[in-house]
Amino acid sequence: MLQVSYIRENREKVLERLAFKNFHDIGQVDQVISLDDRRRLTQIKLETLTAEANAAARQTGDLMRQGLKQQADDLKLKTASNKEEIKALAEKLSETEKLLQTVMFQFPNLPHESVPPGATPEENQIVLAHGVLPELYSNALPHWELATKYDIIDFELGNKIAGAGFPVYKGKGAKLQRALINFFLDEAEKAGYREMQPPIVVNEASGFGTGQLPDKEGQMYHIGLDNLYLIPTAEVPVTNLYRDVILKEEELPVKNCAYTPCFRREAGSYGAHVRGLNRLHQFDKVEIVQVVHPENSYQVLEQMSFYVQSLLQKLELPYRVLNLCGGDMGFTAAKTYDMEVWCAAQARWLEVSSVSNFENYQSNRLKLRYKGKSGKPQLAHTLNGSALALPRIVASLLENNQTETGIKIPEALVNYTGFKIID
RNA sequence: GGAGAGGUGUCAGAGUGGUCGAAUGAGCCAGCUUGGAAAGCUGGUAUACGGGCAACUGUAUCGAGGGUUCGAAUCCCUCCUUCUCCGCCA
Repeated sequence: MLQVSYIRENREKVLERLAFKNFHDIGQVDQVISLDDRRRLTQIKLETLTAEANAAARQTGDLMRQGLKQQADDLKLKTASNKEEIKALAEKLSETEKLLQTVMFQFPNLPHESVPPGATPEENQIVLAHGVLPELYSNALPHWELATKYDIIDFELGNKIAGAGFPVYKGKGAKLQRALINFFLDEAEKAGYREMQPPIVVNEASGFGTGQLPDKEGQMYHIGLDNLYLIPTAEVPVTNLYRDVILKEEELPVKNCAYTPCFRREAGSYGAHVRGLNRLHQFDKVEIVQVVHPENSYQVLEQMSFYVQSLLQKLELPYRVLNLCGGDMGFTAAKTYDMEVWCAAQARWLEVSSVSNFENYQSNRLKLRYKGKSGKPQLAHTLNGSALALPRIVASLLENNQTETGIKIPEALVNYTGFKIID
């Protein structure tokens, strides 16, 4: 969430940056300012009255103690009349605050200066490409056919017991999953991330904390009976560990990683582009999350990008890095790099990681702050990234590494899988 | 799931209707003391939102939300949560 005070003080700049994210509602920006004015006025009135009432109550106590019951009763009568006005003002204040918050929730984060302009994925800036696109033999298959051919992933079986988008991994397919998870966690640990195992359901407050609620409610599976949400990404529980927390400045940066399954409803997306592993309702992912000093956050974003790239290099997958344009970025991000791997049989790039700096957008919602030796608590910056999401990695491994005799496992993974080839 | 007892500041812990943002102790920070350290002494030590150039000051916060009252950490209701016992169980 943006800060009201920032909007007040930088109205023009906010409008200009919002436009970059295809947000053009000037009226809404001005509404924030007028609501905040109203909020302040109401607060001043309310607090003046409350201060009077408090003073009177204290005086009543004094009179009682002195045994002046009559005078105390008189004062009580007087004070009682203020109560209704105080109550009305308190209600008005809380209504105004709620309304202000509702409006504030509708603002996306402001994009960083280095974010390219544009509205569609085609306008994303290709920062770099790495690796050689493999040439496949003539009868090369897309991964969903390879999965069936080698009996390692069963979409039909998942269909039967849960539904579309919930595949069953079998045999070497299951072992490959486990190998990737362990590989990613080990690498993250080597890079200084502390492994966490959070719950994979979260409460409402956590959904608000990272911005999935109130807007993107339909993307999460909701357990109505207990009012819990299945997490769409480990970002939600791991970032919310720091909700309402004031860290010591020297505790920064906080670097956490977590493996979790992720659940996404993905309502309405069907068709050829979501075949096989391309888009699932349940998938596995290792997430990296950092809480950093605002001065460092863009440097850390680059580090995280390099880290994710190093994983792709170890897996010998051709990839490219995109600097997302304003219009294609997520609602809460200030800057995002997407990593895409080449899937040779489908002949297309698939997103496997998204690394973002949220600046203080999330921490403002979370009330995640840090405090130095002197001075007031300041909002920290948060970042996160997938490192990595499994299904599309598996898809590209299967497609790119297929040979007439089987699918080759990259060297870095062999220690984890225990086999060199799927045949 | 049943019965009971709790949830107070960084921590321990007092406080059962008024002067309580909250005793006391510990911790932490600064100063004094010391050759240096320990001990000792002195002072400081929450957050948010307002007002004020500032010094400073108002309001709110004792798990969360409501209620009673002139006045609530203290009384009442709901929820969350912790512990103990019983039941069930990976």
